[in-house]
Amino acid sequence: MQYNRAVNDHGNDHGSRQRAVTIADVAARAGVSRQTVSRAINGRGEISQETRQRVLAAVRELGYRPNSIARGLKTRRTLTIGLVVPDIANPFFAEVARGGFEVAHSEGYGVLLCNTDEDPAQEAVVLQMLADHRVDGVVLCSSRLNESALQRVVESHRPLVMVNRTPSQPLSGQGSVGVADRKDARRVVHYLHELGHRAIALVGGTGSSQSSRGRREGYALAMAELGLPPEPAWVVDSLPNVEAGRRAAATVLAQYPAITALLAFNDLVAVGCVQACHAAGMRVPADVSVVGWDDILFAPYLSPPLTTVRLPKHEIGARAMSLLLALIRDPGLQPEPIELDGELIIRATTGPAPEHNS
Amino acid sequence: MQYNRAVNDHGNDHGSRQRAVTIADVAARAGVSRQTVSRAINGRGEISQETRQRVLAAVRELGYRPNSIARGLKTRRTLTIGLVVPDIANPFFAEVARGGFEVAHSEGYGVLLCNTDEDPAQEAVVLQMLADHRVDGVVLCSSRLNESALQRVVESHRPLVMVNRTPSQPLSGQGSVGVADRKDARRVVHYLHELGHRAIALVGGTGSSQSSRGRREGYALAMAELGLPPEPAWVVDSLPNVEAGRRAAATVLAQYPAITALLAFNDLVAVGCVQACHAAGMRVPADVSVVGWDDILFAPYLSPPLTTVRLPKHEIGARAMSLLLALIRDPGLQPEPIELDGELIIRATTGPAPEHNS
DNA sequence: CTGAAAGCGCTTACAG
DNA sequence: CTGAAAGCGCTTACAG
Repeated sequence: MQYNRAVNDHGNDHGSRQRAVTIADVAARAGVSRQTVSRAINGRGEISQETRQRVLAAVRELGYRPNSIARGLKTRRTLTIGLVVPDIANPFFAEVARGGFEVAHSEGYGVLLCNTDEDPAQEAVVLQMLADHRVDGVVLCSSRLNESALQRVVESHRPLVMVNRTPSQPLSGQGSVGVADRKDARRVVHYLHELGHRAIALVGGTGSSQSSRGRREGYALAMAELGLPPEPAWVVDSLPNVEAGRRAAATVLAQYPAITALLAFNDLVAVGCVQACHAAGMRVPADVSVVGWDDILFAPYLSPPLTTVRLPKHEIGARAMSLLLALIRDPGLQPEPIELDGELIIRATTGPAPEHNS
Repeated sequence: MQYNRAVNDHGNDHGSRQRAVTIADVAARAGVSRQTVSRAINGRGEISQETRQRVLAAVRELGYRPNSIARGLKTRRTLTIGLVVPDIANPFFAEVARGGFEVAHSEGYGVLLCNTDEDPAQEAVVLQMLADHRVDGVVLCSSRLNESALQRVVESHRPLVMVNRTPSQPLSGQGSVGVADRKDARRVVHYLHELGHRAIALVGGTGSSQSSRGRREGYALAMAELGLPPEPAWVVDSLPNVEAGRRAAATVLAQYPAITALLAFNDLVAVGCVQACHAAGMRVPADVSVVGWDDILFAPYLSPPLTTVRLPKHEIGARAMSLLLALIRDPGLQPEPIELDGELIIRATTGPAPEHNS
């Protein structure tokens, strides 16, 4: 009876916080040592059927739940994952997060979600916070960090899986899942060209995001293939949200009235583009066609329903999390980068180019 | 030199995971004991200016970050909060979560986000997971748990703040923030009545959600005030998403062609209602008016732009989290329930009732 | 198959 | 003002 500690009662104690029952309470109840309880719970080590049953009964009777903090101190695993996104209010990332949650939760992991607001400084802050919390791994979405800052993160946060950003040099314990930005952008420009569009602008995204760069490359590639003269001013920066997209589109439309098609960085920016067109008295798609990216939940219900590149959002999150969990199990893994394809969904913001090509 | 432990090098060690530097490393470097380091870091206890400086310098040189797991084991605080929502892909909850993140992060807390998919069983699972992770408190949004299950949660998860659900009996260490569902619903019905609508249906929400019940009460109250005969079949259940809203609206519209206005549980359901109208060959708002709830980011850009009750989403999340943090600091608090008002935003899905009232 | 010992990395009284 | 001791609640070798 050396572990004979007072076991707190489990009635309702309104008022004071009740002390949690510990492994020592269970040991006392079952008349065994604490490590025997540990064995029974974790299924590790030899233990007789009979004592296991006795211990498990005590666990049930006391409503014992192992303290994962204490466990983590010893095992160096916290069963928590860090997930960092630029903006959870962007439905794209909400879907990615859902995909990630599902696989993490199904494996018993909790996920610490962090928002960076597209701000590299904030991104560094949350990454540090995740390190302080000793997460078992992190999924980093659309990092805005520059190469050298990212390199430091990568080295100190293994395992780590990046979404929408491929590491410059492959390292063990590290993976990535991305989408075929170049290829998809090229495809969209060709589609617009077939509709008769020649003056096609690319609006939104910032140079600091890899997807943005990839889409610009695909756009430039396609324009070159089609013999369309490169017009640097048609490629315009903006944060990936509605309001920034609206402003960017308004500016480029005012400066270059010849433009008949807007390829937006994502659906939020596309919504801004449509707003800008309407504000300028242009009809969509009669005067200007708009294509978005992501195919968020609301894309079909917008006015007009949005033509967009559908990305497998849920799958992106799920694959990234699965990969991370695999990396946690086997830190030596050097997984191949995963690249997923987009799919052009044609709805009502695109149509034939108007006659008045300049 | 009793704390003279090997300090690991801080160059890049590609390959193996580097051991984190501990308080003992810092102590050795500064030539003091570990508890002196602890004092210097935490600003607790007396310590001379000079040794504090020396310790802090060692901390900087070694890049030491306290292990919050170990710290938490002793202090019983993990600096993490649990935030549970039915569906993070619903922009309403995404905004609430953002508000919560901002205040939590600004106070140095991490937040474990959990999705329940509107499923009470899943809700219980994630709540247990949060308890296992020993979170310092939880913000529980729109709980679908029944009274007795919720009561157990409330007792074992203090401090806790509920959003969109008021506890049946006030307990210390527990708070709530909600919205004026009854009042707002009543207001909307009167608005619709002024437009000439008499046959007004209420679609969506499930009986298990308190906001749903509150909105139904306000609706029933207003109908009674206006002398409109109660028509139980006009109140129809659905999960709070687009597809379920569409189905529910299609059914009620088919059965009761006299209906000229649909009051939707939220904007997602409202989108479904508009879809159902269009599918049935009815124009919005010429034939049927639709009102949503929440005023999500996309409401103005939908087709047509959605009339809706704007809820202070960001504020809801921020207030809930602030309240929780206050409760963590002072567990004896018995805060008053917070109730926030909605605001009717009239856009283009509502208009005068058509002539053909039956 | 089971228990005594040590330790994960901190902090909290308690001495001095 | 500073250090030796104990302990938070677990698990991991190590004996027996």
